[in-house]
Amino acid sequence: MATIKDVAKLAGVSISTVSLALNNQPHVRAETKEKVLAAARRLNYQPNGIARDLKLSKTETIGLILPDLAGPFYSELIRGIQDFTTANHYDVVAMSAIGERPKSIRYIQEKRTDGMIIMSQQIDATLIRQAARPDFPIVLLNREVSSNHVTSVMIDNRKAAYEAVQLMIRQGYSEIAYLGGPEDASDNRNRFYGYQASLHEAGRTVEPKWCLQGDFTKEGGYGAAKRLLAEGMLPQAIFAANDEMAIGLIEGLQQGGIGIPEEMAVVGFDDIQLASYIRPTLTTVRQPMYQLGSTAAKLLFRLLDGESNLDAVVLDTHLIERDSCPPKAVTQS
Amino acid sequence: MATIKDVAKLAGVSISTVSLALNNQPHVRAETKEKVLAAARRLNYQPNGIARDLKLSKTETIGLILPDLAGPFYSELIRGIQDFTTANHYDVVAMSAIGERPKSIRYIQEKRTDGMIIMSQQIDATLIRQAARPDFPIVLLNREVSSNHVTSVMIDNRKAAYEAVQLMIRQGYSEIAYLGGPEDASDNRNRFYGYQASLHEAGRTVEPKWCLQGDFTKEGGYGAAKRLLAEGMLPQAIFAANDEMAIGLIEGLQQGGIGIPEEMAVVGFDDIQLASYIRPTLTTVRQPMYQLGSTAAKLLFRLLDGESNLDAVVLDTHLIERDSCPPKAVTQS
DNA sequence: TTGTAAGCGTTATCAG
DNA sequence: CTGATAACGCTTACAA
Repeated sequence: MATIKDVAKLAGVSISTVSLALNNQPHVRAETKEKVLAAARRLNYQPNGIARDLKLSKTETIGLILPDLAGPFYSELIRGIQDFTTANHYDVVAMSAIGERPKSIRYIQEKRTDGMIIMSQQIDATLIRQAARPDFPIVLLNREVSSNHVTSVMIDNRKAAYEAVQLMIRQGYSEIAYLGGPEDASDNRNRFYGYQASLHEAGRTVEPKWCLQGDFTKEGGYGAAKRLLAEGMLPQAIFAANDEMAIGLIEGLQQGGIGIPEEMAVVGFDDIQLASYIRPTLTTVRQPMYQLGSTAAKLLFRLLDGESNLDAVVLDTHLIERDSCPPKAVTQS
Repeated sequence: MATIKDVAKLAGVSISTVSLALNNQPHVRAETKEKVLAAARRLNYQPNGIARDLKLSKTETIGLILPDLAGPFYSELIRGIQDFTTANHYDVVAMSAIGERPKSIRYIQEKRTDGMIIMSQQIDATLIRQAARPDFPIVLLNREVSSNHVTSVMIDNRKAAYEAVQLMIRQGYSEIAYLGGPEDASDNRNRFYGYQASLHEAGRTVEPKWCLQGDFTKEGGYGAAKRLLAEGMLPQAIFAANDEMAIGLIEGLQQGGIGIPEEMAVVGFDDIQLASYIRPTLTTVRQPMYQLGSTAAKLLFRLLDGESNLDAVVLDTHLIERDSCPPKAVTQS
């Protein structure tokens, strides 16, 4: 591969002149510049970005770590980030945090980007705290880690869940179950607290038998449905901590001959694309994904500009009422 | 940020010793190593990946360029790539090729990764040819560019479309329309050729009025439906060049009061997740996404190992029959 | 076993 | 306006 040296040699000038010419610095004679450009073209010269990054100690790219790098769920998020970063002449590279010890942590440890936006509970908080510095700020999505150069943008999971369950109560359901994600996921925990608060406010209590365990996957929801069916005891409604589980749950229940929503209402969380396609269409909580992304990018640039100790930003969610949680029909049971 | 120099100073050794110790090279006295490790820990030292990459002229990461970085469509593809690269201790970073002059081209020009897998028609062929070198091979997905260090993995779009339309004919439909993507997309072109071949074989001809123009988006399909409705002339069946358009089309038609599939059959292409959720469920062509990814990764590593002039690999597709293209009911029109 | 020094490909400072 | 030269942070012969 041709380097700046080769170009200099071919053009018969020094490498510094080549650098000046190629970077459109003033003070280069037009004639010289032309000579350099010609040489570069002839050699198919491409500057080595890595060397450049090392010299300048900046990459003009920001990293994005997602749990999975797939799913329409992230589409808007990425767009929100990209719209903002592109305007600042920055690139975005995405990597996923799948696997036991995600390889993506290499990227957060070794400063291969100028900063990071992380949406993943997998990555260790200590690691994040260690990696974050003035010249390598980190913005967390739906998660908090205290450090000067880390900030977060979140949705109010508790409030969102509270409102969702409130709707279920208002529609006339009693026996409302909670289908949760992994115990240690903070999203899950906060959604559970919201569920709990809503029940308490209505003078009810959380019953262990109505606390179902899932794992944020469709399969998890499906499994929960099967267990419910096997036990033969059904609640009147279920609030699932995410749409994927809600969908698996609905499919499992329907296969078991349970009519949704007549025999059981379901509410989800996230408003993924499928939510409006599954039958019945899913009542769910919409996260402002685009805004989540753009806010994160905005905060990251402020951090990059030297600000620190930024407060976390909390975004509002929006309850989307569809067909899976209609007013409860009065039946003569 | 602490550098290797700082660690050396604190540990009271030379920087080369630090490097040796940190990289678990033999020939370092245990005691010295301990001293170095302690110093590194105290300084919260993180090696600078960029400097390392520059020195070693390799990054152990491969880049992936996708049209959009979103959509469940790519989920399996990415997994296919990742499973393979992870086994080789490589990382994957993804970037999207959206926008007029995608910023991601910077990554392909400046050798910031050891190679690239590109799924995008947006990126200029000349650029690809210029960038590809023995130490920066490129694998193209569903696209071909002739160069020693570029190869492709593709599906046989023509054959897949041919088979899909053959099914439609077999089910008894005559008047079969084609809803295409952008004219210049080679996928689209080849799918059209397959459509054409299938019709010809059945002794029919392609009629201009049944060649609908879309753009691979749901909105495009929706628009086509509206135009069809406005004209008042409907074909018996439509083969859409991708699922998104097919779905938009179905929604548009249904809104116009047309029963699918009774009044019009539809077949799509891709088998995205939604295809099995939309009503009616969509008959479509499944691309072997995982295999597409893993094959691409495999080829890339062979290229990286010094092989060249690799033949393109063509993968088989699979027709998924669902409800949107049943045998045509005999009606007394 | 450890240190010295060269070099990866740039950019930037400073003379000339 | 152009050319030496140092430096970015690291790895690795080679020397000690």
